Amino acid sequence: MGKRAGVLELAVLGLLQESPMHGYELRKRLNALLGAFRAFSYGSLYPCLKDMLTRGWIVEDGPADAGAPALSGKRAKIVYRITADGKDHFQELLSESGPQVWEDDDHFGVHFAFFAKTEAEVRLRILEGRRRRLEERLDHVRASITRTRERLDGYTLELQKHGLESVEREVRWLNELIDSERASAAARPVHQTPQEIPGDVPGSPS
Amino acid sequence: MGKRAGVLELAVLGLLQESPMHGYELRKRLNALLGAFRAFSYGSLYPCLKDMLTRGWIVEDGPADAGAPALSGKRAKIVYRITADGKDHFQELLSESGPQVWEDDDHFGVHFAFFAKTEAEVRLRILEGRRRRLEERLDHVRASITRTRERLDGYTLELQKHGLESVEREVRWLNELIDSERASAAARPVHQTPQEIPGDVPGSPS
DNA sequence: TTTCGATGTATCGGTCCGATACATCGGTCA
DNA sequence: TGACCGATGTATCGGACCGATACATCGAAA
Repeated sequence: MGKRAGVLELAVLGLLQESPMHGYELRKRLNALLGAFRAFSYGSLYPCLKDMLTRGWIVEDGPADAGAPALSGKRAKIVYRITADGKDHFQELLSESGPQVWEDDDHFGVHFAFFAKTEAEVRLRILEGRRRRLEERLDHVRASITRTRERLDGYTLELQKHGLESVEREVRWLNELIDSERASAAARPVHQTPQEIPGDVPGSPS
Repeated sequence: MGKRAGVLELAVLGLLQESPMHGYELRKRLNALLGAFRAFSYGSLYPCLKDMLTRGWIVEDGPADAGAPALSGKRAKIVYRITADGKDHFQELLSESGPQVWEDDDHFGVHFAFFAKTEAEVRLRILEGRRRRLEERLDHVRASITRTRERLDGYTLELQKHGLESVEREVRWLNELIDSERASAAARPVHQTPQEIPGDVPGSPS
C-alpha cells in the first residue's frame, strides 16, 4: 500500500483502540479528529478496512445488540473491532520516529493526534524533526522570495508573505510544544510510560 | 481533465503570459509562485503542456539563440510560448468567480496569485466567497470540538485548536484584503481596468 | 579527467478519491 | 396514514494525479 495507507491505517487503529465502530462513524470520527487538517473519503477507507481485515489487524463483528440475535430480520451494519495483533501493530506504528513521520504533513498530523499514546522520547524526536523540516522549508521560501522580489506584483508578494507567516506560526507552535515536553521530561527524569499522564499535554494549557 | 488540471492550466498560462519558458523553468517558477502552498510535479506538468498544445493555447518554440541555427549539433530545450487564443482563454479563466474558485484551496491560491491581472469586481467576489467558505468550515470545526470536547485528550485538543487558529488567522487575512479592496474601490468609484494599478495591492502595505 | 550537482525532457505504476448507486431509518407535515 | 426527506450506512470505480525514475547535457570544481 502507498504512502497514505499507512496514515489511514494508523488513524483507524487508533480510533478502534477506543471502541469498536462501523465505517460511517469511523469516517466521521476520523475527520473530526484531524479537524481542519484533512478529510478521508470512503474510497480510501473501505479498501483500507478490507486490507486490514486480511492482515488480521481488525475483525468484523456482528452488531452489539446480543439481546436479539436473529430477531427482527437483517442488519446491514458492520462493526469493526481491533485485534491483539492490531494493537501490537498500532504500537509499532506509533513508535516510528523517522523522516517519513515529519516530512509528510498528514503523517505528522495523525501521529500527533495519538501523542497521548506515544512514548515521551518518540514525541520529542518527532516534534524536533518536524521543526527542523519546517525551518528548512522556511529558508527555502525566504530565499525564493528575496531572489524574485522585484519580479513579483503586490498580490503575489502578499500570498508569499501569508504562506511564510503560516509556517513561521507553526514553528512557534512547535517551539512551545517542545519546551513543554522538555519541562515535563526534566520534572519526571527517567522513563515515563504513556499511561502515567494519560492525555495531558505537559506544561500549562496554552 | 480533472479538477486540478484547470489549476495547472491557469498557472501555466499566467506564467507564460510574462515570457516564454521551457518546462524545467516553468516548474520552478510555478512552485516559487505558490510558495509554501503547493508543489506541482513533472508528472502533471508535461501532460498538461501536451494537452494545451493540442488545444492551441500554447506553441512550441525553438530556442531563442537564432544566431546559430543548426550549428554545434542539437538542442533539447523546448520553449513554450502562449498564443492569442491562450491569452483569451487565460482571461476567461481569470474572470471565473464561482464556487469552484473558493471551495478548493488550490484554485483559490492560484487565482489569487494572478489577482493583479483580475478585475476588481471579480477579486472582491472571490475574496468574499472564500471568506464565507472558511467561516462555514470554522463553524463546523467549532461545533465538532464542543461536541466531542470531553472525549478528547490534551494532544488531540491541541491539534484541533491549532487548526482552528490557522483558519481564524486566514479569515483575518481575508478581512484585511477585503477592506483594502473596498477602500480602493470607493476611492476610484467606477470601473478600473486591472492595468491601472498594475501589481499593487490596494491599501497600505500590511 | 573525472565527478558532481544543476539543468533539462519525459513516462509510468499504482495510490487515491469524488462521484455515485443503493438501502434503511426516524421524523414531520398535510 | 403515508409520503417525503435528510441522516445514516455500505460499497465501487474511472481516471486524475504524482513520486520515482530514466536518461542526457552542461559548467565548474577537485
